[in-house]
Amino acid sequence: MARTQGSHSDITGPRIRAAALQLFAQHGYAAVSMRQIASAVGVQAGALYNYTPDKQSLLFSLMEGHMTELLAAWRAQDSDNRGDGQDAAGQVMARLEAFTRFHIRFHLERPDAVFIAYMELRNLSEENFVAIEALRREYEDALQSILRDGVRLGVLNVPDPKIATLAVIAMLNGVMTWYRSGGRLSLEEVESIYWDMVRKSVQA
Amino acid sequence: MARTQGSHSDITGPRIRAAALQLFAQHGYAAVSMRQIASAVGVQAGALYNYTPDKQSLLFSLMEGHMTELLAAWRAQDSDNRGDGQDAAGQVMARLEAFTRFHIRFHLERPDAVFIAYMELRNLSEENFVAIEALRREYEDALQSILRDGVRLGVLNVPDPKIATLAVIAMLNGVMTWYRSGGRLSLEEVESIYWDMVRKSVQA
DNA sequence: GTCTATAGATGGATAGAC
DNA sequence: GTCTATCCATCTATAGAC
Repeated sequence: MARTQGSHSDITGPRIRAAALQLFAQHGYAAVSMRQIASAVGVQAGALYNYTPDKQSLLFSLMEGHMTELLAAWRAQDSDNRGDGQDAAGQVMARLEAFTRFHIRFHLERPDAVFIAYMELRNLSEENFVAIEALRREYEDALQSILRDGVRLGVLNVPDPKIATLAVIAMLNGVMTWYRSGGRLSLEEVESIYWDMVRKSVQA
Repeated sequence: MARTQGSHSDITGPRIRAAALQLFAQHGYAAVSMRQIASAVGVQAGALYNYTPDKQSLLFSLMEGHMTELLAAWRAQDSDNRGDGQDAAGQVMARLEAFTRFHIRFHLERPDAVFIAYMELRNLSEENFVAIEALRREYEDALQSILRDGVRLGVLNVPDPKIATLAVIAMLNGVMTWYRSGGRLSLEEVESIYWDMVRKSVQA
Protein backbone atom coordinates (compact mmCIF):
# COMPACT_ATOMS: atom_id res chain seq x y z
CA MET A 1 0.00 0.00 0.00
CA ALA A 2 2.16 2.82 -1.29
CA ARG A 3 1.68 6.12 0.37
CA THR A 4 0.89 8.84 -2.15
CA GLN A 5 2.09 12.36 -1.91
CA GLY A 6 -0.35 14.63 -0.14
CA SER A 7 -2.06 11.81 1.65
CA HIS A 8 -2.47 12.34 5.35
CA SER A 9 -4.11 11.08 8.45
CA ASP A 10 -5.71 12.64 11.48
CA ILE A 11 -3.79 10.25 13.67
CA THR A 12 -0.31 11.01 12.44
CA GLY A 13 0.37 12.94 15.64
CA PRO A 14 -0.35 10.00 17.95
CA ARG A 15 1.53 7.65 15.67
CA ILE A 16 4.59 9.89 15.84
CA ARG A 17 4.38 9.88 19.62
CA ALA A 18 4.03 6.11 19.72
CA ALA A 19 6.98 5.58 17.40
CA ALA A 20 9.17 8.03 19.31
CA LEU A 21 8.24 6.39 22.60
CA GLN A 22 9.26 2.98 21.37
CA LEU A 23 12.46 4.12 19.71
CA PHE A 24 13.59 6.33 22.59
CA ALA A 25 13.02 3.45 25.00
CA GLN A 26 14.90 0.99 22.87
CA HIS A 27 17.89 3.02 21.77
CA GLY A 28 17.87 6.16 23.89
CA TYR A 29 16.87 9.68 22.96
CA ALA A 30 20.29 10.79 21.78
CA ALA A 31 20.76 7.72 19.61
CA VAL A 32 17.47 8.10 17.74
CA SER A 33 17.24 10.41 14.74
CA MET A 34 14.21 12.28 13.54
CA ARG A 35 14.59 10.36 10.29
CA GLN A 36 14.22 7.07 12.16
CA ILE A 37 11.03 8.25 13.81
CA ALA A 38 9.63 9.47 10.52
CA SER A 39 10.52 6.19 8.85
CA ALA A 40 8.70 4.19 11.55
CA VAL A 41 5.58 6.29 10.98
CA GLY A 42 5.85 6.19 7.22
CA VAL A 43 6.43 9.87 6.54
CA GLN A 44 9.44 11.99 5.68
CA ALA A 45 11.43 13.74 8.36
CA GLY A 46 10.17 17.17 7.46
CA ALA A 47 6.58 16.16 8.18
CA LEU A 48 7.37 15.62 11.87
CA TYR A 49 7.77 19.33 12.33
CA ASN A 50 4.04 19.82 11.77
CA TYR A 51 3.53 18.09 15.11
CA THR A 52 6.46 19.10 17.25
CA PRO A 53 8.60 22.22 17.15
CA ASP A 54 11.73 20.14 17.74
CA LYS A 55 13.07 16.86 19.07
CA GLN A 56 13.43 18.10 22.65
CA SER A 57 9.76 19.11 22.84
CA LEU A 58 8.78 15.67 21.64
CA LEU A 59 10.72 14.04 24.47
CA PHE A 60 9.30 16.41 27.05
CA SER A 61 5.76 15.91 25.85
CA LEU A 62 6.09 12.14 26.17
CA MET A 63 7.51 12.34 29.68
CA GLU A 64 5.04 14.94 30.88
CA GLY A 65 2.13 12.95 29.46
CA HIS A 66 3.28 9.85 31.26
CA MET A 67 3.77 11.51 34.62
CA THR A 68 0.45 13.35 34.43
CA GLU A 69 -1.36 10.17 33.56
CA LEU A 70 0.35 8.34 36.43
CA LEU A 71 -0.68 10.97 38.96
CA ALA A 72 -4.26 11.16 37.70
CA ALA A 73 -4.65 7.38 37.72
CA TRP A 74 -3.38 7.04 41.28
CA ARG A 75 -5.53 9.87 42.59
CA ALA A 76 -8.61 8.39 40.97
CA GLN A 77 -7.94 5.00 42.51
CA ASP A 78 -6.92 6.33 45.91
CA SER A 79 -10.09 8.35 46.32
CA ASP A 80 -12.11 5.24 45.48
CA ASN A 81 -10.31 3.32 48.22
CA ARG A 82 -11.10 5.74 51.01
CA GLY A 83 -13.85 5.71 53.55
CA ASP A 84 -14.75 2.08 53.08
CA GLY A 85 -15.66 1.56 56.69
CA GLN A 86 -12.38 0.24 58.06
CA ASP A 87 -10.64 1.70 61.07
CA ALA A 88 -7.82 4.17 60.46
CA ALA A 89 -5.03 1.61 60.85
CA GLY A 90 -6.69 -0.85 58.53
CA GLN A 91 -7.27 1.87 55.99
CA VAL A 92 -3.59 2.82 55.94
CA MET A 93 -2.58 -0.74 55.25
CA ALA A 94 -5.22 -1.00 52.55
CA ARG A 95 -3.95 2.16 50.90
CA LEU A 96 -0.37 0.94 51.07
CA GLU A 97 -1.30 -2.36 49.48
CA ALA A 98 -3.34 -0.53 46.85
CA PHE A 99 -0.37 1.70 46.07
CA THR A 100 1.96 -1.27 45.73
CA ARG A 101 -0.33 -3.13 43.38
CA PHE A 102 -1.25 0.00 41.44
CA HIS A 103 2.39 0.96 40.93
CA ILE A 104 3.37 -2.47 39.64
CA ARG A 105 0.38 -2.79 37.36
CA PHE A 106 0.55 0.72 35.95
CA HIS A 107 4.26 0.48 35.26
CA LEU A 108 4.22 -2.97 33.74
CA GLU A 109 1.52 -1.82 31.34
CA ARG A 110 3.73 1.02 30.06
CA PRO A 111 7.31 -0.26 30.07
CA ASP A 112 8.52 2.12 27.36
CA ALA A 113 7.12 5.25 28.99
CA VAL A 114 8.48 4.25 32.37
CA PHE A 115 11.89 3.52 30.96
CA ILE A 116 12.06 6.91 29.28
CA ALA A 117 10.71 8.75 32.30
CA TYR A 118 13.70 7.87 34.39
CA MET A 119 16.41 7.19 31.81
CA GLU A 120 16.09 10.36 29.77
CA LEU A 121 15.98 12.93 32.53
CA ARG A 122 19.50 14.01 31.70
CA ASN A 123 18.51 14.75 28.12
CA LEU A 124 15.87 17.26 29.15
CA SER A 125 16.58 20.96 28.96
CA GLU A 126 16.90 22.57 32.35
CA GLU A 127 13.41 24.01 32.51
CA ASN A 128 11.84 20.81 31.23
CA PHE A 129 13.79 18.85 33.82
CA VAL A 130 12.41 21.01 36.61
CA ALA A 131 8.84 20.43 35.43
CA ILE A 132 9.23 16.65 35.29
CA GLU A 133 10.94 16.50 38.65
CA ALA A 134 8.02 18.37 40.22
CA LEU A 135 5.60 15.76 38.91
CA ARG A 136 7.78 12.94 40.17
CA ARG A 137 7.93 14.58 43.58
CA GLU A 138 4.15 14.77 43.69
CA TYR A 139 3.90 11.05 43.08
CA GLU A 140 6.48 10.26 45.75
CA ASP A 141 4.58 12.45 48.18
CA ALA A 142 1.51 10.30 47.68
CA LEU A 143 3.34 7.28 49.06
CA GLN A 144 5.14 9.27 51.70
CA SER A 145 1.90 10.56 53.17
CA ILE A 146 0.63 7.00 53.51
CA LEU A 147 3.80 5.98 55.33
CA ARG A 148 3.59 9.00 57.62
CA ASP A 149 -0.03 8.19 58.49
CA GLY A 150 1.01 4.64 59.28
CA VAL A 151 3.81 5.76 61.55
CA ARG A 152 1.54 8.21 63.34
CA LEU A 153 -1.00 5.46 63.95
CA GLY A 154 1.69 3.08 65.13
CA VAL A 155 0.94 0.48 62.48
CA LEU A 156 4.14 1.19 60.53
CA ASN A 157 7.71 1.70 61.67
CA VAL A 158 10.18 3.27 59.28
CA PRO A 159 13.39 4.97 60.36
CA ASP A 160 12.93 7.78 57.82
CA PRO A 161 9.71 8.22 55.81
CA LYS A 162 11.38 10.01 52.93
CA ILE A 163 14.04 7.35 52.46
CA ALA A 164 11.52 4.57 52.97
CA THR A 165 9.40 6.11 50.21
CA LEU A 166 12.30 6.12 47.80
CA ALA A 167 13.39 2.64 48.84
CA VAL A 168 9.93 1.18 48.28
CA ILE A 169 9.52 2.84 44.90
CA ALA A 170 13.00 1.70 43.87
CA MET A 171 12.17 -1.86 44.86
CA LEU A 172 8.92 -1.80 42.93
CA ASN A 173 10.58 -0.28 39.90
CA GLY A 174 12.94 -3.23 39.91
CA VAL A 175 10.13 -5.38 38.60
CA MET A 176 10.52 -3.65 35.24
CA THR A 177 13.97 -5.13 34.75
CA TRP A 178 12.86 -8.74 34.68
CA TYR A 179 9.08 -9.18 34.36
CA ARG A 180 7.79 -10.38 31.03
CA SER A 181 4.13 -11.23 30.59
CA GLY A 182 3.59 -14.87 29.82
CA GLY A 183 6.51 -15.82 32.05
CA ARG A 184 6.66 -18.02 35.10
CA LEU A 185 4.55 -15.74 37.29
CA SER A 186 1.22 -14.04 36.72
CA LEU A 187 0.80 -10.34 37.37
CA GLU A 188 -1.29 -11.19 40.44
CA GLU A 189 1.49 -13.37 41.82
CA VAL A 190 4.10 -10.71 41.21
CA GLU A 191 1.99 -8.11 42.96
CA SER A 192 1.55 -10.40 45.94
CA ILE A 193 5.25 -11.21 46.22
CA TYR A 194 6.18 -7.55 46.21
CA TRP A 195 3.39 -6.61 48.57
CA ASP A 196 4.68 -9.21 50.99
CA MET A 197 8.14 -7.67 50.91
CA VAL A 198 6.90 -4.08 51.07
CA ARG A 199 4.60 -4.81 53.97
CA LYS A 200 7.30 -6.53 55.98
CA SER A 201 9.93 -3.92 55.23
CA VAL A 202 7.89 -1.07 56.77
CA GLN A 203 5.80 -2.83 59.38
CA ALA A 204 6.02 -1.98 63.07
CA MET B 1 50.65 25.67 30.45
CA ALA B 2 50.26 25.23 26.73
CA ARG B 3 50.55 21.72 25.50
CA THR B 4 53.25 21.42 22.86
CA GLN B 5 53.07 19.12 19.92
CA GLY B 6 54.67 15.76 20.50
CA SER B 7 54.36 15.99 24.25
CA HIS B 8 52.81 12.99 25.88
CA SER B 9 52.15 11.28 29.11
CA ASP B 10 52.17 7.72 30.35
CA ILE B 11 48.85 8.31 32.05
CA THR B 12 46.94 9.54 29.05
CA GLY B 13 45.16 6.19 28.87
CA PRO B 14 43.73 6.36 32.40
CA ARG B 15 42.85 10.00 31.93
CA ILE B 16 40.88 9.15 28.81
CA ARG B 17 39.01 6.47 30.73
CA ALA B 18 38.27 8.84 33.59
CA ALA B 19 37.02 11.57 31.27
CA ALA B 20 34.87 9.14 29.28
CA LEU B 21 33.41 7.72 32.48
CA GLN B 22 32.38 11.13 33.72
CA LEU B 23 31.01 12.33 30.41
CA PHE B 24 29.12 9.13 29.62
CA ALA B 25 27.52 9.24 33.06
CA GLN B 26 26.54 12.87 32.73
CA HIS B 27 25.27 13.03 29.17
CA GLY B 28 24.95 9.44 28.01
CA TYR B 29 27.14 7.44 25.67
CA ALA B 30 25.33 8.39 22.49
CA ALA B 31 25.35 12.08 23.34
CA VAL B 32 29.08 12.30 24.01
CA SER B 33 31.48 12.74 21.11
CA MET B 34 35.06 11.57 20.89
CA ARG B 35 35.99 15.24 20.49
CA GLN B 36 34.43 16.03 23.87
CA ILE B 37 36.41 13.27 25.54
CA ALA B 38 39.61 14.40 23.86
CA SER B 39 38.96 17.97 24.87
CA ALA B 40 38.46 17.01 28.51
CA VAL B 41 41.80 15.21 28.47
CA GLY B 42 43.58 17.96 26.59
CA VAL B 43 44.41 16.10 23.39
CA GLN B 44 42.99 16.02 19.90
CA ALA B 45 40.37 13.47 18.90
CA GLY B 46 42.75 11.47 16.75
CA ALA B 47 45.01 10.75 19.72
CA LEU B 48 42.28 8.76 21.45
CA TYR B 49 42.65 6.03 18.89
CA ASN B 50 46.08 5.17 20.29
CA TYR B 51 44.25 3.89 23.37
CA THR B 52 41.00 2.43 22.11
CA PRO B 53 40.13 0.92 18.74
CA ASP B 54 36.78 2.71 18.77
CA LYS B 55 34.13 4.34 20.95
CA GLN B 56 32.23 1.11 21.57
CA SER B 57 35.31 -0.63 22.96
CA LEU B 58 35.85 2.27 25.32
CA LEU B 59 32.36 1.90 26.73
CA PHE B 60 32.69 -1.85 27.07
CA SER B 61 36.05 -1.58 28.78
CA LEU B 62 34.64 0.83 31.36
CA MET B 63 31.65 -1.38 32.11
CA GLU B 64 33.63 -4.60 32.21
CA GLY B 65 36.22 -3.03 34.51
CA HIS B 66 33.53 -1.88 36.88
CA MET B 67 31.74 -5.21 37.05
CA THR B 68 34.96 -7.16 37.48
CA GLU B 69 36.07 -4.88 40.27
CA LEU B 70 32.67 -5.22 41.96
CA LEU B 71 32.80 -8.99 41.89
CA ALA B 72 36.38 -9.16 43.10
CA ALA B 73 35.71 -6.73 45.95
CA TRP B 74 32.69 -8.65 47.18
CA ARG B 75 34.42 -12.01 47.00
CA ALA B 76 37.38 -10.69 48.93
CA GLN B 77 35.14 -9.30 51.65
CA ASP B 78 32.81 -12.29 51.78
CA SER B 79 35.63 -14.76 52.28
CA ASP B 80 36.93 -12.60 55.14
CA ASN B 81 33.51 -12.76 56.79
CA ARG B 82 33.24 -16.51 56.85
CA GLY B 83 34.05 -18.97 59.56
CA ASP B 84 34.13 -16.46 62.35
CA GLY B 85 32.73 -18.85 64.90
CA GLN B 86 29.01 -18.07 64.69
CA ASP B 87 26.38 -20.70 64.13
CA ALA B 88 25.06 -21.19 60.61
CA ALA B 89 21.96 -19.03 61.07
CA GLY B 90 23.93 -16.19 62.58
CA GLN B 91 26.47 -16.40 59.81
CA VAL B 92 23.79 -16.06 57.13
CA MET B 93 22.44 -12.91 58.73
CA ALA B 94 25.96 -11.54 59.09
CA ARG B 95 26.65 -12.20 55.42
CA LEU B 96 23.38 -10.58 54.40
CA GLU B 97 24.15 -7.50 56.44
CA ALA B 98 27.67 -7.42 55.04
CA PHE B 99 26.31 -7.62 51.51
CA THR B 100 23.86 -4.79 52.15
CA ARG B 101 26.49 -2.50 53.58
CA PHE B 102 29.08 -3.48 50.99
CA HIS B 103 26.69 -2.84 48.11
CA ILE B 104 25.73 0.61 49.34
CA ARG B 105 29.28 1.64 50.11
CA PHE B 106 30.82 0.31 46.93
CA HIS B 107 28.17 1.89 44.73
CA LEU B 108 28.14 5.26 46.43
CA GLU B 109 31.90 5.46 45.97
CA ARG B 110 31.55 5.02 42.19
CA PRO B 111 28.37 6.78 41.13
CA ASP B 112 29.49 7.36 37.55
CA ALA B 113 30.54 3.78 36.91
CA VAL B 114 27.34 2.44 38.45
CA PHE B 115 25.20 4.77 36.44
CA ILE B 116 26.85 3.70 33.21
CA ALA B 117 26.76 0.03 34.08
CA TYR B 118 23.00 -0.05 34.07
CA MET B 119 22.06 2.86 31.84
CA GLU B 120 24.22 2.08 28.86
CA LEU B 121 23.48 -1.61 28.44
CA ARG B 122 21.41 -0.84 25.39
CA ASN B 123 24.33 0.88 23.72
CA LEU B 124 26.52 -2.20 23.89
CA SER B 125 26.99 -4.36 20.85
CA GLU B 126 25.32 -7.73 21.17
CA GLU B 127 28.39 -9.69 22.14
CA ASN B 128 29.52 -7.05 24.61
CA PHE B 129 26.05 -7.03 26.14
CA VAL B 130 26.18 -10.78 26.71
CA ALA B 131 29.52 -10.47 28.49
CA ILE B 132 28.33 -7.74 30.84
CA GLU B 133 25.09 -9.53 31.59
CA ALA B 134 27.04 -12.62 32.61
CA LEU B 135 29.03 -10.58 35.13
CA ARG B 136 25.88 -9.00 36.49
CA ARG B 137 24.33 -12.42 36.89
CA GLU B 138 27.34 -13.59 38.86
CA TYR B 139 26.90 -10.73 41.29
CA GLU B 140 23.20 -11.39 41.70
CA ASP B 141 23.95 -15.04 42.35
CA ALA B 142 26.13 -14.03 45.28
CA LEU B 143 23.14 -12.50 47.04
CA GLN B 144 20.76 -15.20 45.92
CA SER B 145 22.90 -17.92 47.47
CA ILE B 146 22.82 -16.09 50.79
CA LEU B 147 19.03 -15.86 50.64
CA ARG B 148 18.74 -19.54 49.74
CA ASP B 149 20.94 -20.50 52.66
CA GLY B 150 18.78 -18.41 54.95
CA VAL B 151 15.59 -20.03 53.71
CA ARG B 152 17.08 -23.50 54.08
CA LEU B 153 18.05 -22.73 57.67
CA GLY B 154 14.65 -21.26 58.41
CA VAL B 155 16.03 -17.86 59.38
CA LEU B 156 14.70 -16.17 56.23
CA ASN B 157 11.37 -16.39 54.47
CA VAL B 158 11.09 -15.17 50.92
CA PRO B 159 8.37 -16.23 48.49
CA ASP B 160 10.84 -16.48 45.60
CA PRO B 161 14.62 -16.18 46.09
CA LYS B 162 15.31 -14.96 42.57
CA ILE B 163 12.76 -12.16 42.77
CA ALA B 164 13.78 -11.30 46.31
CA THR B 165 17.37 -10.96 45.09
CA LEU B 166 16.36 -8.55 42.37
CA ALA B 167 14.04 -6.65 44.69
CA VAL B 168 16.73 -6.17 47.33
CA ILE B 169 19.32 -5.04 44.79
CA ALA B 170 16.81 -2.66 43.21
CA MET B 171 16.01 -1.18 46.60
CA LEU B 172 19.68 -0.72 47.42
CA ASN B 173 20.40 0.79 44.02
CA GLY B 174 17.75 3.37 44.80
CA VAL B 175 20.16 5.02 47.20
CA MET B 176 22.11 6.27 44.20
CA THR B 177 19.24 8.49 43.13
CA TRP B 178 19.24 10.68 46.19
CA TYR B 179 22.32 10.23 48.41
CA ARG B 180 24.86 13.03 48.36
CA SER B 181 27.81 12.99 50.71
CA GLY B 182 27.71 15.84 53.18
CA GLY B 183 23.92 15.64 53.30
CA ARG B 184 21.58 15.05 56.21
CA LEU B 185 22.66 11.48 56.80
CA SER B 186 26.07 9.87 57.17
CA LEU B 187 27.01 6.83 55.13
CA GLU B 188 26.80 4.74 58.29
CA GLU B 189 23.26 5.96 58.97
CA VAL B 190 22.17 5.25 55.41
CA GLU B 191 23.58 1.74 55.57
CA SER B 192 21.73 1.10 58.82
CA ILE B 193 18.42 2.39 57.50
CA TYR B 194 18.61 0.18 54.43
CA TRP B 195 19.81 -2.81 56.41
CA ASP B 196 16.80 -2.42 58.67
CA MET B 197 14.45 -2.51 55.68
CA VAL B 198 16.28 -5.34 53.93
CA ARG B 199 16.36 -7.46 57.07
CA LYS B 200 12.67 -7.01 57.74
CA SER B 201 11.65 -7.57 54.13
CA VAL B 202 13.18 -11.07 54.00
CA GLN B 203 13.00 -12.25 57.57
CA ALA B 204 11.02 -15.31 58.60
C1' DG C 1 52.34 9.67 20.84
C1' DT C 2 50.27 13.64 19.23
C1' DC C 3 49.23 16.67 15.79
C1' DT C 4 46.50 18.64 11.56
C1' DA C 5 43.51 17.71 8.03
C1' DT C 6 39.97 15.42 6.02
C1' DA C 7 37.07 11.66 4.16
C1' DG C 8 32.55 10.02 4.41
C1' DA C 9 28.34 9.60 6.88
C1' DT C 10 24.68 11.36 9.46
C1' DG C 11 22.50 14.61 12.30
C1' DG C 12 18.50 18.57 13.23
C1' DA C 13 15.97 21.69 11.07
C1' DT C 14 14.08 24.62 7.16
C1' DA C 15 12.25 26.19 2.38
C1' DG C 16 9.18 25.85 -1.01
C1' DA C 17 6.44 22.91 -4.34
C1' DC C 18 2.20 20.39 -4.50
C1' DG D 1 -0.18 17.97 5.58
C1' DT D 2 3.34 15.86 3.15
C1' DC D 3 6.76 15.88 -0.06
C1' DT D 4 11.67 16.71 -2.05
C1' DA D 5 15.78 18.99 -1.60
C1' DT D 6 19.11 21.09 0.93
C1' DC D 7 21.79 23.90 4.41
C1' DC D 8 24.98 23.56 7.74
C1' DA D 9 26.72 21.46 11.77
C1' DT D 10 28.67 17.52 13.78
C1' DC D 11 30.07 12.94 14.08
C1' DT D 12 33.51 8.64 13.86
C1' DA D 13 37.47 7.23 12.15
C1' DT D 14 41.66 7.44 9.28
C1' DA D 15 46.01 9.30 6.88
C1' DG D 16 50.22 11.18 7.12
C1' DA D 17 53.47 14.82 9.03
C1' DC D 18 56.38 15.63 12.98
